[in-house]
Amino acid sequence: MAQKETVERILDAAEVLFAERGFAETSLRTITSAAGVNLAAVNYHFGSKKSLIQAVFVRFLDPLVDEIERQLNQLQAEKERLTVEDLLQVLTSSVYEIHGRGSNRATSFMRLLGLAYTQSQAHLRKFIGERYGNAFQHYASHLKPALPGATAADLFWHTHFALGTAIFTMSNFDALRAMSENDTGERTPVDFIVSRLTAFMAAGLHNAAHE
Amino acid sequence: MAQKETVERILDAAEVLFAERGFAETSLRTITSAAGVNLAAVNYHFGSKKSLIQAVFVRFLDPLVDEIERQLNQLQAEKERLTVEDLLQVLTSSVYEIHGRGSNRATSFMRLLGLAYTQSQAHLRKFIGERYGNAFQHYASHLKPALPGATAADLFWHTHFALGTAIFTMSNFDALRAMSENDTGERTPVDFIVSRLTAFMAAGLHNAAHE
DNA sequence: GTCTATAACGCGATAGAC
DNA sequence: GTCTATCGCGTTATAGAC
Repeated sequence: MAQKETVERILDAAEVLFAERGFAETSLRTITSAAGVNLAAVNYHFGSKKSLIQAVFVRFLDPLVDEIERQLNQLQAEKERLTVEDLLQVLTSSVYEIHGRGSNRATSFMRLLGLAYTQSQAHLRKFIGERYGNAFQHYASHLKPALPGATAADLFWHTHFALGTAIFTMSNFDALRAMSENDTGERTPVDFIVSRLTAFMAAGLHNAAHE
Repeated sequence: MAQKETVERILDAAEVLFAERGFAETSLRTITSAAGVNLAAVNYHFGSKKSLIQAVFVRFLDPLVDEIERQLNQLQAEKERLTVEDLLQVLTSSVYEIHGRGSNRATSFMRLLGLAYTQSQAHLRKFIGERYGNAFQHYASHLKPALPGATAADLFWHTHFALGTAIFTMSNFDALRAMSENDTGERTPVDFIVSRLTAFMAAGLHNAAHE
């Protein structure tokens, strides 16, 4: 019980701090002092900083991929062929379902996902690829029938274009919203941004089938 | 002459190494030893690591924004209203014009631009915003007449969606191409990716005007 | 203008007491 | 399981010789 509490406190603090600053820029000293635990606790419970980083990802990715899988199966039971819009909807509603609509954790999560791609943490990309590669392949396999004209190369590239759009937007979410507020004088609601984002991605993806 | 050579050697090495590993992960020791100069030379010529990072960006952004400006003016002399496709074409051909078609420097450049957004270097984003903000605004101002139905908020968000798509793709260019080669067994030509990318962005941007 | 040598510091990790 | 104390290393930056 005391153990579990310490582990959870470390994960909570690490998740927020990593999302704010990145991995290399967040020291174990910062994490442990924010969590109110001893510096040695991270190495005791997780073994290393790398393992801690991986544990942060497991804690939010495991439930998320389960939820995505669940929604995919449910939707497939209702209709035989899923549309691009269906598939994008599954992603957003899964994130909402797991982390709560508009919560800080949802944006933290997207920012971490962005960092996983862009920061040089080879161990992390390897780990994520090994643990979640199958789930990603399964999700991507639904895109093929949804975009009938597309070749395999089209699918690969357009999928990653869309992934990039989402990851970039979400991982710079706060900075972009601040810029937008500065430009237009209005604070854009999260739902507006998400719906525009998915529309942008859907338009780009559909473009794959038309060439 | 000896000085200029040292400065250039440092910039050359730093540009490549930053693009490969990121800023925090590249030490001055690595840069100076790759450049074949003394460790102290960076602090002597640039003052600090932060200033070196900024100098790397200035060296390739200054000529690029000049070239973009030149092409914009030239195109505007030929036709009164520029299309979205025109504007995207200006970007890609400017990069090609400055750094050479398919050169390593062009991909280095995009990767660095991606890092500028995603790595936590607040000083760099501030510096870029101050030095190139006007040029960005000028370029973006051409988008408004190209997308007649869009509101100011539409424009802001769709522009940054497209920017994100490009930055994410280019900054992960090598990794994505390796994945694609692994998937399909073929090495995708750069031109194919760039043309698909711009088509994806154009489709997403046009979508802004239709809602 | 460029070098060597080193200061001053923060980092991850661990040994050993409790 | 948690603590203190510390090791060993890598970092940026600088002082001073040449």
